[in-house]
Amino acid sequence: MPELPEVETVRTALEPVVTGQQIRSVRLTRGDLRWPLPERLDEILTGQIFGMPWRRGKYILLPLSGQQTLLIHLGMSGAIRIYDNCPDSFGKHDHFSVELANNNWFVFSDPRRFGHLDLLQSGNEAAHPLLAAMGVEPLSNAFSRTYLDEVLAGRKQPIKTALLDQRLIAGLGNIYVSEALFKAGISPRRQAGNVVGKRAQRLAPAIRNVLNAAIEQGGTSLRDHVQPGGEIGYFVQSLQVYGRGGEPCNSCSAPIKVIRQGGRSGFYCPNCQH
DNA sequence: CTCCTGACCTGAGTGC
DNA sequence: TGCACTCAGGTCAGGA
Repeated sequence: MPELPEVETVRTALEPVVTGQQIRSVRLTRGDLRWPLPERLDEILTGQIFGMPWRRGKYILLPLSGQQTLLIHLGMSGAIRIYDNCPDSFGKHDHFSVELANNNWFVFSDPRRFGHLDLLQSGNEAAHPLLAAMGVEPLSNAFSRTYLDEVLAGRKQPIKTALLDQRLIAGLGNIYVSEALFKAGISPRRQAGNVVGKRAQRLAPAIRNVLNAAIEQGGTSLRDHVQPGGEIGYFVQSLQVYGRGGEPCNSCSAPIKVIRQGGRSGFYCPNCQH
């Protein structure tokens, strides 16, 4: 489910709820999600106080008073919901729930269990195996035409596949890659190393604009994504190509094409994107 | 290194 | 209704 804008939406919603709050109790229903969870995670967390949540790529990081940081990845189907009181009941896939001293709860549910929870030493985030190789944040100043030129040079894979590689750019997923390539007028099938000149010039701003617009709208709700308060994300109304196979391009009316790359569906306008 | 495939899971939708 | 099959917002491990 969640790409950078959805994760950022979750982080933003968590911030005022958890920051400075002590953990009163933790409800953990299983010892593993994608991987085994830290031993005694519930006991370790109980009593600690949350700092301000931040984000790296598609990961949410929640600093704790005890010098550790809780790392959360939502996988494909993960969602976090915030409640102002103890939920009446817990769903089958509500694997991890936290009760705060202000009586609020947040509940992490993840039907497919591709998500993950881990603990790391605060300050050593960059050394964590899941974060160590991660590329630049596309909304940071380090992300530029120059950076893209550097990491794309010589790559033979399709540009779409390269943009999905978290080691190059952190946080892009299937929706926003398709949307950004449409905005930049670049075919997803073009070799990454052949994205040069005007195309290269358009790509970084296109990525940035698409992400910022999606964050503003609370992300894209297709199936699973809801904001922690229960609101859906409205960027779904702004999608130009993703999920619109066969429908007319909003710009030229040609039918949107569906392709398969790296085992994943992609969408593009064969007339507007080259 | 780079690139590609399969694997991990559940649930929703489709077609017979 | 039921069953078989496909697909889904991610990404890691393993092999060529």
